[in-house]
Amino acid sequence: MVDVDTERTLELLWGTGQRPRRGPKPALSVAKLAEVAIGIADAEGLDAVSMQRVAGALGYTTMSLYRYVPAKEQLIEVMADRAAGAPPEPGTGDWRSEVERWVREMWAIYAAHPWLLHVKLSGPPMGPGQLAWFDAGLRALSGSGLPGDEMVMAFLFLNGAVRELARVIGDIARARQRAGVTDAQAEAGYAKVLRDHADAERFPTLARVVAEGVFDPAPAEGMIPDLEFGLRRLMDGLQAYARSRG
Amino acid sequence: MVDVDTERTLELLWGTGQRPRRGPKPALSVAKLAEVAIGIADAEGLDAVSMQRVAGALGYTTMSLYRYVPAKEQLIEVMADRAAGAPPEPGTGDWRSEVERWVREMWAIYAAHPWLLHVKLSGPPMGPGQLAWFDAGLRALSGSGLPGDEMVMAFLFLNGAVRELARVIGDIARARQRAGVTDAQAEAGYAKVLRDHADAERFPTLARVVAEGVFDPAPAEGMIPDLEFGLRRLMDGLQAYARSRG
DNA sequence: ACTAATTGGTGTAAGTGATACACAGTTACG
DNA sequence: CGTAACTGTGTATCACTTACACCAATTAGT
Repeated sequence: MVDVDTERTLELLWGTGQRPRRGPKPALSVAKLAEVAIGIADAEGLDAVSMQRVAGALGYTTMSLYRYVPAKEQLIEVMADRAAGAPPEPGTGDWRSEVERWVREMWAIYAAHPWLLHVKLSGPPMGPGQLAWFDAGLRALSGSGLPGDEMVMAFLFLNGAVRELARVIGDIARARQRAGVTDAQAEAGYAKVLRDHADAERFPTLARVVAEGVFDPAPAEGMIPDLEFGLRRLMDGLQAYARSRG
Repeated sequence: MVDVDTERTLELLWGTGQRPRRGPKPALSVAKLAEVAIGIADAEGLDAVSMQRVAGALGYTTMSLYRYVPAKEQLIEVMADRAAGAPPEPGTGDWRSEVERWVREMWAIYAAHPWLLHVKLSGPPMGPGQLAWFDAGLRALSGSGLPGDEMVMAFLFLNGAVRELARVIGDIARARQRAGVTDAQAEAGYAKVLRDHADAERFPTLARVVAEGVFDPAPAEGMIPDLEFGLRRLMDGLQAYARSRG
């Protein structure tokens, strides 16, 4: 059973729901609202997306938007689904490189639309965009030979790591930009904070790692190293597990 | 170098910063504000935490809070650090069970304070609470024999997966509660949505998995299965990698 | 002890945002 | 043609953060 609210949201996401028979032709559309709103969010973040802002950009009054969308929340759900775009087409590589490709492309989406990671979800993925990425991730993982349920579990775990790393790294980088601090300055500052506060009795392992210079400024290249390392180890583990299972 | 804003935030987090020499005795304290605000957030979510709400609960006017905290954002940073609480003491098990313990306890914290996962971070972890959990996670991982930098990378990856899974699962569960829907009803509803929209041409792998019944309602027990499976595979991979390195 | 400098708490007000509601104009169907 | 259904507008309400000016309390320095 699907409740009324979900029904309405599904209509907005999939563009189903019949056209009204009478009355003036609508000048706008949910797609148009979402498009403009995505532009604002890309440029200035999700907080800059207000109903007045979107309406103003379209040349209409704030309240006119409520003829297309029951509330701001639904507009944002539609934005999120559309901004996700199309996942990569199936490639020809082995499953590990397919998974890496999925991660890279997902990462690129989050770089283009950082606000995607700040949308509060009210349910599991249901829109065409979300489902397409879900499918593509499962497709890449399916080469590993895992059964369906474990494939889904592996997907959720990996997806979680990608999303949270993208969020953290993106948020911090943007906060630095706003503060007008270079990456090197910020990293040097953080290294100093850690040296000042991470004393060896209270935080022994952290202190050891700090002393090793792990947090000293270093140029990052390629995919984010933290993500790449974890991803490779996870795939190692998945591979060994699948093999041991026949 | 650490900028002024960060300096101020560090003072609030660590409780450094000298007492004012003149003027009336403060009736409140940052700790008191944070305590009350955490209570509100636990009960009603982060959005329910407004300066008026906190001030009202304390029996003071809204503006009085600004004598203790430069802005709401800083209050929330202090809340987040204090709500994290103390990480588990070092245990006696092997490193894998220590890591699992860290994950379980972290998970429990997020269950007790779901709003922690909605705090927008403006920088890397700097408060005593955050650093303690960081240290504890590294300590657990240190038994694997990985070098410091790879330990940190593994930590960030794992931490990301835990946080995002906790966020997604918690958010969805809470949305269901608000809507007055049981888990079984909601899962059945989602299974229906997937069967309706995940057609086999457009989303082949997803459709296959749906057909297998992976999304049909099933009782969950113990730690969240998705998290446990991914965690085990990741640790498998880390272990094999560490062994192959010496 | 006296005075001036500080600091704490209050009251008021400005600015922003979501959205309920009633209304005026528009279109299709009977 | 009349009526029901629909679109966009104007107005108003409510909640939120925070700037600013003020008075009372407290203490450093004399």
